[in-house]
Amino acid sequence: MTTELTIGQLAKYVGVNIETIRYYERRSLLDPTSRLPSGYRLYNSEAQRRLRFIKNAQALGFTLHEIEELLGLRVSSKARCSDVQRRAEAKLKHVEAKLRDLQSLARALRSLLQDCRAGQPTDRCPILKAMEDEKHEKGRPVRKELN
Amino acid sequence: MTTELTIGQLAKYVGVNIETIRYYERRSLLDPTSRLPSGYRLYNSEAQRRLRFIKNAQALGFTLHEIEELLGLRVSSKARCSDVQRRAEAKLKHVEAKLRDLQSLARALRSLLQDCRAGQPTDRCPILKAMEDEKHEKGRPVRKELN
DNA sequence: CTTGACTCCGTACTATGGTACAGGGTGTAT
DNA sequence: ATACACCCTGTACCATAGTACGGAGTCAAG
Repeated sequence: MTTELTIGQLAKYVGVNIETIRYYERRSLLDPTSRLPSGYRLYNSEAQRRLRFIKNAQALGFTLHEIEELLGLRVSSKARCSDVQRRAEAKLKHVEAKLRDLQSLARALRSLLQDCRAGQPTDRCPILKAMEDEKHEKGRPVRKELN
Repeated sequence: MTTELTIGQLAKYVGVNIETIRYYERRSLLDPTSRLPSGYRLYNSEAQRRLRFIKNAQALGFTLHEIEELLGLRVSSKARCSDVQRRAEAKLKHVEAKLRDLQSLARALRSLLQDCRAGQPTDRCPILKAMEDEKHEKGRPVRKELN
């Protein structure tokens, strides 16, 4: 029983629209494992995991383009290993930055809940306080009276 | 020196397009602190932090609608506290789930780098392995021969 | 008192990530 | 052999999140 699913079964199983699967195929993100003589697409469990990965990664804020890159990361030959390594390191930095941000957001929510349970009114938005870093700064506040 | 920035200064400072700031205003996400008699928008540091928060949260996969909800969470009166609490708890669960996923993605990337540095070609994609959970499952693999 | 950079508002356009048909073929059960 | 649910390709449409643009007003400096 080598569970090969048709596109409709895969869609139902993973919880996405059939058209989305075809769309990912157009984007070269998810090819069917094989085709019946009729042209019907068939997907094995590897494809199922790949599709789930795509949906997970999306929920974490990765674009389909980035997901393509993530999925392309693998060590195929020693020759291009340094290249894979460089990209993996970049992705890891990216992911770690997201982790830090999510952690401070989680802290903010927990402290909000704390205040809430204590019946402690917090008037200025407590969520904002959590993420006061300047990481996205692109310049200095030049303040030269409009010009 | 109460650093009040014009829209262009704010845009440059935070690193977003001017039009994006006006768009957020249309979406009621970010109002100017005040206006000059001419109608020019002015933004204080609170607004700057709010804008940065929006960009951060977006990178974490929150939609503008969800960000609106996050920013709206605050304990204003004991009366509706249970409501705030409920929503904050839901958001926290959501954030914690994201954290778990990101952590397993980070683990996957680190193990990929490990293999890479060891010159160990890994043929099956280790990124995929990291996120094999069934969380997005919506049904059983019914497998009833096309019907 | 003009120039140049900035801003205003309104509307239109774009990119990404899907979704929805239309028109036709397939698979199997009855 | 006909029904019915499923699949095919192709193209059109949609929502979200911007981005660009036109025509006009504003500000400070020279």
